[in-house]
Amino acid sequence: MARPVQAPDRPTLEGAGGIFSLIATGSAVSRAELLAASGLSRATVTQRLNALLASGLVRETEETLPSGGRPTRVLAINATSGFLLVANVGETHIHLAAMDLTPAILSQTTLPISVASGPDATLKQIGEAFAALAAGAEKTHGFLLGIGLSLPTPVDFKRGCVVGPSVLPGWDEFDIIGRLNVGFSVPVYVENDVNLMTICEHKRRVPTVEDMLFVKVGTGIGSGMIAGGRLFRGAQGAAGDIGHIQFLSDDAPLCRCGKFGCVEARAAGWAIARDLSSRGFRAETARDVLDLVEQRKPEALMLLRAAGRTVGEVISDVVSIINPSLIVVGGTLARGGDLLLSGIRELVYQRCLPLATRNLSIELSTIRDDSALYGAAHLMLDDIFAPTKTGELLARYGAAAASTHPQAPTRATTGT
Amino acid sequence: MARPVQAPDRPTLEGAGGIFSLIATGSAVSRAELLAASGLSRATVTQRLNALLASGLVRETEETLPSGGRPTRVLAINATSGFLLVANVGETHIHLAAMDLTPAILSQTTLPISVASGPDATLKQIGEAFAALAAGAEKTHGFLLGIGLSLPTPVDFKRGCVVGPSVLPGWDEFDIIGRLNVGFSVPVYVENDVNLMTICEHKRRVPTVEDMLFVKVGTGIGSGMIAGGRLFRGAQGAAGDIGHIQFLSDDAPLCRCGKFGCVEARAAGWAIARDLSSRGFRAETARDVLDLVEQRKPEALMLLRAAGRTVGEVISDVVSIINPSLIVVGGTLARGGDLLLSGIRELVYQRCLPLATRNLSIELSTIRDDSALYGAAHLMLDDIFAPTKTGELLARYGAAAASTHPQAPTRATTGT
DNA sequence: CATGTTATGTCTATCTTTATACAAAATGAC
DNA sequence: GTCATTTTGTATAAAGATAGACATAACATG
Repeated sequence: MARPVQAPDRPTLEGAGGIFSLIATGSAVSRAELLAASGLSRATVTQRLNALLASGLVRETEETLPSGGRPTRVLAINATSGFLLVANVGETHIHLAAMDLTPAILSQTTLPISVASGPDATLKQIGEAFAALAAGAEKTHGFLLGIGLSLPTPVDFKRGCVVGPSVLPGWDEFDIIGRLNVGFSVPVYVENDVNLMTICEHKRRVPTVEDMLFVKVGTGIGSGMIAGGRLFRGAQGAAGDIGHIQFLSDDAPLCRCGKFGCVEARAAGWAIARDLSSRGFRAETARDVLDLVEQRKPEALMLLRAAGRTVGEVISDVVSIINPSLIVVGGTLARGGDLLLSGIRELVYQRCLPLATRNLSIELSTIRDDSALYGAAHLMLDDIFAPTKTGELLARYGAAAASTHPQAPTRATTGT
Repeated sequence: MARPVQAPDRPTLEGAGGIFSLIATGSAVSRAELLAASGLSRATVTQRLNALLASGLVRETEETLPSGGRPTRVLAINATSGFLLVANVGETHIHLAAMDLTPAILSQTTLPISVASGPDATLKQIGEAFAALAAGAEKTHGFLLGIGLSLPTPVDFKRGCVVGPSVLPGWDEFDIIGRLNVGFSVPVYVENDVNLMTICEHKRRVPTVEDMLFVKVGTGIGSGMIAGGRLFRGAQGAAGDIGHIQFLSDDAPLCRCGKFGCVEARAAGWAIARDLSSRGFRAETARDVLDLVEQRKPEALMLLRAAGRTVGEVISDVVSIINPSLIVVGGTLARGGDLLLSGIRELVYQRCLPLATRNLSIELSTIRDDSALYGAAHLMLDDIFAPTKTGELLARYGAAAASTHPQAPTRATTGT
């Protein structure tokens, strides 16, 4: 009955997933908290934590929290024990980065994109840039743990593909995961950019808020929702698509979607640029509009404020429907200061029932160009470090740790 | 070190919560499925299941599922091992029932309600009626497990109280749970009636649908949402409040909320009744409108169809925002056949992007007057039988079972 | 009625986890 | 410096859970 006993003295990583997940998600920062949060016994927690510390995945920070007695030693995921590759595909450029587990950007590149070149060529470009970034990151940050792709279109997150026609011709239903897995054998996550900005906003600024709405007002208009603390995607991943809600009127302008009176056609960057152009200004994108606003041109200020009221009209509908406790307004036009915001506030407080606005705050985003990248990283880390999934992850690290010993070669345990 | 060993031969219910929950929620119907779903070993499952069977909480049905070999014995919660008390407070009547764990109605009563009498008097009435129902149910159905209250107003489910002014004067912030706990020491659940109808519709008809919308078109208009398989309540429990979304126009009618142009003021039962009255018909409630529709009065038919288009306008907004895969239309006016539905469909398919309507179906509710009661029962059972909560429940049953033996008295292990 | 097939109960040695107690460590308050 | 206080590690016996083999049960099929 001699079974091949494997390294009986080395503590095993098996079963440490729960502990690891608690640390990774920030649910527990100290051993004492781990005890309480995991429900396991002191001895078990100590044993598993030691395995994690030995593997290098978790480290003890220098930071301590005063507690009246012996201070708490703060535990944290070792940010250098792995890295992620993320890419944000925009309409003109692709922003790529390698990120550690903080998450923070380790290195980044920008590629020009020819929208017309289609998914296959574009993903090839991305794959090559990823390979270069990975080569640098691997030297100091161990394994590649996942790949994230941010796209400016509706995405079916579960299947990992674009759904419906969009600004990216040829991407509809294209097998992105399959294409990227050719070069990398790690999980690939694909998500809509506004959803990722929503996650970034939520995770980094107001992680305790349960129900919030993020509205992006840029060249186009879109939104993302956190419902019950989690991103809400809807049946096809099209939830939050508020840009093409219609308000009919006699002068309803034609939208780029082919309908009349959409919110976008009234208040998006391209619509304001259109109106400014007809008044003799030179404007095409949201950026141009913002420039004119910053020059304090009265027409631009007026149109931005009016756009705020239009967006406020839709947002008031959204507030009635999902009853958030926080609305964050971001995107290029949100940098125009409080003009957009005041228009939004005006309509929301006018239209919604007091119950819904009683505890509602409406704020400007702390804008960052790379919020989609951070959002993607958070999304990935949450999934990679989910309690049910840490098993295979730790198996990989365990295998790697073993291979540093003069032992059997390792093999990835993940399927497909 | 002699510790008081308690009945070493009798299997313990401790730890059986997970098993019980799997059976109660229908996640596993046989021993084989329990094995797979729980991840526990065969011996452990057998032991715990035996404890549950011995306690009478779970029973083996006569039903078997063919499997090619020895057929699967189907397990089920013993519907007679406990009961619930539920009450649906309407604007004119209160419908009360004792329900078993199927859930099915065991016995029921109806009380008239004087809206003006306030929460204290009304809850006293309800408490007395509950006591009578409980007396009957206790003879055959063991313990009372929980109390559910359905109210026609926005409710903060977590705190268990009405929020905001409503058709029930004096109920705002009233401590309902505290009041009902005077007579009964079981968990009390308070929820909005439309949310409960949504749960009923979801659980009984389409339990696998992840994202759906239920719209009630009766004397008023409201909606409930299932997002990611769970009821979505929003920050204050006011999610789904679509009745007072405004559509401005020159002839915007005055709403009972004080604003102009609300959906309710255009399409609710009371609004149609108002329009019919001005055309010489005698109508006041949704019921009256339905009568005229069933008499095929052209004016009533026309107005109902127009109402459908108005409701369709809001619903199209909701579809853009939350992207459900199913919309169920219920309420009194939904009994008017396809008239309302066709108006809704017309607008939704006209207004929404193809992506959102591609897999969307819009159906009539299988109407039942008591769907709020059933919804309340499902809501309660899901919570009472949640894996984390079955521990104390089983402790109670264990105590009851022990006290029937001539043994040492048992003591509840739960705190407070 | 024999056979194949799947479901279910039970046994045993082995491994995990727990409870509990005790000891050591690291700080602030005095 | 001493003391109270809280965090953290470890040792021990007892309880709990597992794997995996085996036996039995209950049906469909031919």
